Amino acid sequence: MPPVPSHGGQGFMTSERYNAREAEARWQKVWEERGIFAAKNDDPRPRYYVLEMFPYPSGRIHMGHVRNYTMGDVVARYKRAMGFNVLHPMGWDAFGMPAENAAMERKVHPRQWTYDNIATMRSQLKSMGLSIDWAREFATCDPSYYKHQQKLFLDFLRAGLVERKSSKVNWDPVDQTVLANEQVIDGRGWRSGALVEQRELTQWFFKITKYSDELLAALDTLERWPEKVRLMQRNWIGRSEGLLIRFALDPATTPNGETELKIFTTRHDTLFGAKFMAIAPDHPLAAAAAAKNPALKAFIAECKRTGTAQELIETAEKKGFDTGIRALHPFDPAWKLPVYVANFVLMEYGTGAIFGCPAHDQRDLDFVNKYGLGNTPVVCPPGVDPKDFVVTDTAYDGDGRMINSRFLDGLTVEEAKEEVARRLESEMRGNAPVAERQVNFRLRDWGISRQRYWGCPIPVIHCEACGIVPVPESDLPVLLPDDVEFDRPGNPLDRHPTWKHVACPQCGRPARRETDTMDTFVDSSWYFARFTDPWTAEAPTNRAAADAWLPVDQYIGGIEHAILHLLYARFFTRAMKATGHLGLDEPFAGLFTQGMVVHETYRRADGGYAAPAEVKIETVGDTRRATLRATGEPVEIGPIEKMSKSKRNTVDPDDIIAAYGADTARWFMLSDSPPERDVIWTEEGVQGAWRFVQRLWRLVGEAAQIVRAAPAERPAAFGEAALAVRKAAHGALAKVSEDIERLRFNRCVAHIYEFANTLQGALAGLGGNGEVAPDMAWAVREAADILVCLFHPMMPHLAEECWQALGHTTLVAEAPWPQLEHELLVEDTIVLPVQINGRKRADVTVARNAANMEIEAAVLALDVVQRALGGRPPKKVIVVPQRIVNVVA
RNA sequence: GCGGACGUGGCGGAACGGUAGACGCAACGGACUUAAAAUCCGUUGGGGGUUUCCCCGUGCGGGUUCGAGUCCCGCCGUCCGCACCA
Repeated sequence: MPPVPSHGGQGFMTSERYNAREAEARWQKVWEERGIFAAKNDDPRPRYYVLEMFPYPSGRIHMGHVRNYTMGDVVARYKRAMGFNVLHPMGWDAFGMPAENAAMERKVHPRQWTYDNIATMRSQLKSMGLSIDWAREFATCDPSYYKHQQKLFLDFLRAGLVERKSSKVNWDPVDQTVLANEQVIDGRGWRSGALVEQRELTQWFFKITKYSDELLAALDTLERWPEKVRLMQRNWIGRSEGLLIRFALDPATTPNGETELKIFTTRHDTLFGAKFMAIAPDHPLAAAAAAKNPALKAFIAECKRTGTAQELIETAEKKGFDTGIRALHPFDPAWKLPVYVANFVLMEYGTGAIFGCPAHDQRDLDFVNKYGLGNTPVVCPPGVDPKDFVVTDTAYDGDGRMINSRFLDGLTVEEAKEEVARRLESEMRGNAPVAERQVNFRLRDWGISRQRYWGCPIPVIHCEACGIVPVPESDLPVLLPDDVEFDRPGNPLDRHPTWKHVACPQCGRPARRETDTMDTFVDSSWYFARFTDPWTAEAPTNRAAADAWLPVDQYIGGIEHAILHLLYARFFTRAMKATGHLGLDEPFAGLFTQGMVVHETYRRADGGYAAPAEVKIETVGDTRRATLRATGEPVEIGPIEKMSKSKRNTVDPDDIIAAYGADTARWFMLSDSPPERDVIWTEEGVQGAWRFVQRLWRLVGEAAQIVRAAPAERPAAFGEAALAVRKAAHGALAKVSEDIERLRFNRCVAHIYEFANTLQGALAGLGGNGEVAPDMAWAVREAADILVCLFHPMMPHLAEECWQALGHTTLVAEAPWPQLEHELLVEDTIVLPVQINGRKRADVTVARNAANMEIEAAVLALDVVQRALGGRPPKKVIVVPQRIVNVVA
């Protein structure tokens, strides 16, 4: 390891400005040469794995990245100082559509475009001074990564975790591609603008629903996850307990003599309030009935049309069509219920069929009110006389006692559910019980097929004779071909002249490759595991390394990934455990979701947006005015919004780093706003941060003068002034440590400001000329060292520069976190606020361990208290030890 | 519609049920300077007394408590997530 270079012995220059540009590049080089951020898998110290969500290589980093990676870096540097062997890696989520769009628009190959972007963004990230182990870097589009993903796919396939099935997709007929829901805007493709069709396509699925219950239950164990994210996942999984009931159909009324209809319900208690049955427009029974009924056929077609447009779904009226089919009530065969096709019943949930109880379900009530089917209340709210209880336009979905329900009358909702379930599950029709208890989930299997080029090829071969044949592992990876054209819509893999034609690995006859590639969410579902040993060539993971590093101790990223990415990664971890690649269930022990970076918007008179760099802001009194720099034309200051190209309110990290340095950008990203909330980027704020950088540099320079006179040995005693400096230093140390642990970076920033202010005041008090007493010099050295250590995780380059100025020959990046001396935080006397009737009126200074009686006596002796009492004894005196005294007059 | 979070000075925000407004930004006054920038020292929730004093104040209305920004109930507003889930 090369020695730490000294900066030409110029450590004590206080008059010079800190040159961030020059110093940052210099220290980055030192860190890199000494390789101090490389995590060693065989390091015996306790481990800490901190990970920020890896970026998509879109071209350039943005302020959101700066915020995200700064937070992770603070944690990484702090944990390193605390003696942990820290893993802090970086990689690239490199497959995906934008690369293909670029190929279409700019005739550049997706691979070229992607790796060029990675090169740019890597150098941008490096200019931030992040303490990343770059030796572990990889991109998900590297064959050396996706090879293992294909292996995982094959192992999942063998383990029964992969399935091929038909499902409805959004199909763009112009681009000839499948669209995700969010790519369908107002029923049209986001790129082509063509009306999107619903198509049935055979696709590959990961069977995430196999783990529905487990993924839900384990949320309770994720104590270091935000409650909000756990709740979102809980709702997404959407578990509901209910009853599957087989309703008998009157065969005389069914199109092909069908005899039963299966429905799922969670309100079987309300069975005696049933007024109708409803099935989804794409239910098989609906299709059968429509075959003989043109009007019904037209109605179903209409339902499917309104299917995609978001606006219409939201406002859609409940509509139905009577099929003429009649179902028999399970408790009374003489009671016939009409079967409707209804637009609000979803084929994807439950069985695609329901029974309608209008009195206790709002949708059902809207429906019967439209078709005049009436309602019968069967649950009576507490405290209401059943005789008086009627339902008109508002369904009652609360608790109560059963009424109008024959043998259920008088039971509670819960008891009635139990009774209905008990009776129907013991009653046999044909060879099966009439009903069975069932748990249903909203969660659906994860469709991973994408008809695109720039993704991980799905390693299977379709053979006429053998069917689906996995690609033999010795043939992995299935590489993407390089010679592809993007001049036409559709999947380039599918129309490639040779790529898909292969011999069947089983029978040797001509067969064809699967041309679908995997959803890019697959790529990001296991990258954190690969980072633990990215060099292992023979398997996706090295179990020893993965077991040692995982779970990730602290994962940091945007809230936008609260559901899909995190749920998929949780599923993947379980699937990898089931196939022997990992040994745990939950990949992320701690999760933190940071807020966005937002900025004011500026609108020109012509309605267009102006960029912050083009705008000059002036403040006159309390009003701010904005004008265009170029023309002086006034611009309107608009709302503060997420930085986006369309609003032109972005600030380029490169510009900021060039003008102020990475430390200033990092510091500002952490100041002011709590990390989970949005942070407003302002020019004034950045300048404030920059001024503080300069102030710290001057302050440390001043301290360095005194440090030279400090004795090596710790003095036996400290005078009052020196002790005050020590107390301030250790007070700041305690607070900053605690706040970094809890990721409250904005408070760390405030504590560091406060401590710097105190130290600055103390140094000013020394006058600068004469001799500084040894005890003070020693205290100043200790305080300056602590100060530099405290801001090091946030402003690492400045910290190295200051560390050297203070005479150290080591790197602060390798220095241990300062040792806290608790006894300095304990005062001999404390100042207690004194309240009279709950209002603060005075202070009283007492010994730290004064008895409550002594404190009470001291308080009652105070003039203000005497005056307030007016000679009467106090009603009560409350003494809260160490906190406050309240006198009730 | 359902679920959740939030609401504190001119602004971003601090505040285990215990001194509301830490810290920063902006603004204002002063020092230094030929001048400006930078820096340094003050002031800065509102109102009144005008020194060491009082009143009001955390979206609104109630409540619990010796004491509420914090806990409870009801409104109002903002933001986010899900969306006909049977």
